[in-house]
Amino acid sequence: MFSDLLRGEIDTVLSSMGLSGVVFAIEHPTVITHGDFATNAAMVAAKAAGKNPRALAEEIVAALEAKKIVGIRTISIAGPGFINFTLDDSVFRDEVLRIGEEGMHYGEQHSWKGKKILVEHSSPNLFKPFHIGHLMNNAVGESIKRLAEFSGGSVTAISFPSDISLGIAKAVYVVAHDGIEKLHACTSEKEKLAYLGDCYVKGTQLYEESDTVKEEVRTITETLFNGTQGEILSIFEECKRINLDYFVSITSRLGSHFDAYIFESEAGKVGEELVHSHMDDIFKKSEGAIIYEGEQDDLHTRVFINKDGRPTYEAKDLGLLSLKFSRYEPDLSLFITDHEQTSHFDVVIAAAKKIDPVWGAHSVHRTHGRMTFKGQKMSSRLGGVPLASDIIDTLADEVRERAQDLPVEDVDAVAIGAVKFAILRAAAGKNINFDPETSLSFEGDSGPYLQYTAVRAHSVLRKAEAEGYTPCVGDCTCPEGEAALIEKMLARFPEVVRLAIEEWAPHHIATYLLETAQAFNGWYGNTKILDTGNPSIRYNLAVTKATTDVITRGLQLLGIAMPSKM
RNA sequence: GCCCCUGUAGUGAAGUGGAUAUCACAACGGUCUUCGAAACCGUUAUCCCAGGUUCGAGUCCUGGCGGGGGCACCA
Repeated sequence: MFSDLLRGEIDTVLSSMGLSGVVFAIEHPTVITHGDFATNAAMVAAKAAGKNPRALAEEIVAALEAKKIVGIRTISIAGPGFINFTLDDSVFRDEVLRIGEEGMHYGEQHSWKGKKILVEHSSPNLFKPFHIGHLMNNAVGESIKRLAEFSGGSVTAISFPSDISLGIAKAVYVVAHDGIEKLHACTSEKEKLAYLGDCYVKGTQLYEESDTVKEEVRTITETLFNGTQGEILSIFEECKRINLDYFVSITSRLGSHFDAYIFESEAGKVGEELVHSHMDDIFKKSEGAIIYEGEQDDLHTRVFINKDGRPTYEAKDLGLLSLKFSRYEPDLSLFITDHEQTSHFDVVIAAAKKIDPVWGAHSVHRTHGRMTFKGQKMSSRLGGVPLASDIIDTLADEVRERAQDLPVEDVDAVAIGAVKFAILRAAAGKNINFDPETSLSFEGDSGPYLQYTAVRAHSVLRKAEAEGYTPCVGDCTCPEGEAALIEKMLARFPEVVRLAIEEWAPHHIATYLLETAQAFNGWYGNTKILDTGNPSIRYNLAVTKATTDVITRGLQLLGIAMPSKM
């Protein structure tokens, strides 16, 4: 990356002036006429040097100019002491050609090369419908997983399905009470899922209303936790199977694949044992329960084993952590949940560190916000929460209206691209106000906008090829004038990817892709690419090709597929 | 009450301590007999308040005010 080269050169110059260890920035000026790169090095170092920033800047510039760095056209000083660099157009043009050569590999990083990365995301409650909240987790999680792969790491994706809880026992109670025949009478998978969803809601209601139900649910909970063979367990297993199959099908429709599952039931057992084996040093009894006193870490107390002797979510997550590290020995363990669980995990990690410091040191928690609906927080227990499949289907209908006769996979690519992009374009961790009218747009800052840009560019390339013109490789006749914004934007892809990986923040990619698509569309608007009289026609095709490559790769990193047409 | 997150055009969002704060939607006005108008070009409008640190603050610190979340046996 040119910015790294520049950083190295500036560093050397500063050191030679006796100013080593200066932390300076290299950035793209907001106004492109200022140059391609700018540094604040002179301003930052001014104090230590005992000089005024502009005077120091002049010395630095003189030293840099003496080096005659290849690729730099002009160096200038501006404002309070910025040093601006304008690059030779050839730098950008070489980069465009490099993209042509590297294609989907362009921008690949090596920061985690040779390291094992474990990513856990999209963990469902197997007895609750897969709703819009899961969609958010999946969008963020899948993108982080792909960023991890692009960082050079060897990645394992897992999910942590919840298959044991009081809520599940309530649902099983209703299924058993209705009779398993009712489930079997459902003719389609969809019907079965809807029925099981209803059971979950109904179970919660009945449990609140009646003491006898409470008693029966209690027995069922016992059975499930102990794994006692019998009718209840087989009903449970069947329901779990149906829900898990659905989870696999919906997440694969969304573009996710999981290498393995760790179920809450197994994590619960492991966690329970861990807590019991660290009773005196880490955990303690209190009011019949077993707790971890988070106050010692400036956190708060959490219950790990409840007074019935069963592991709570805390112990389950502790067990999960233990299983993750014993099975996969990751150098980095990323997990994604919604942000309401932040303080829960702070406590779990604090306790886990005392068992094994590596568990804490190698774990990174990334969060996403909640979907709010007209300002109201959505809860699946209250019903009325949009299901993931409903949202996708509604959008798919709209896609079909805009473009008839699209293959199913293209319809899905656009519909799912719209939802995922709406989620990923904002920094994760903040709530997203979901307004069906505007949130899932096909225009403006949207997934389909990016897809459209690439598809249209691709269509130009096809037409050019039919007329015997292909993007040039290596030996090119480049245009006379200055490099266009699009050419400059393309070259930024690697640094954006690096930032996204450093922060595990997909939205940097999203923002960049929008800017790049805008730059391309602006260029497209006033450039006749297929101008056979233009000597640089094949270079212009290379720019077009590089744009489709970068957008396609960027969308892939966001977990969004590219339709063949739209 | 304590702790964490958060406050940027009418709306939804970007913005590694830097120069003239960016993008979209909405509104208004243009551009398809021409490589795909899900596009392009143009106009209007913004950093919650008060202190502080700094050569420089939307960004860091302190204190308010508003929003969200967490705080003992749900996940």
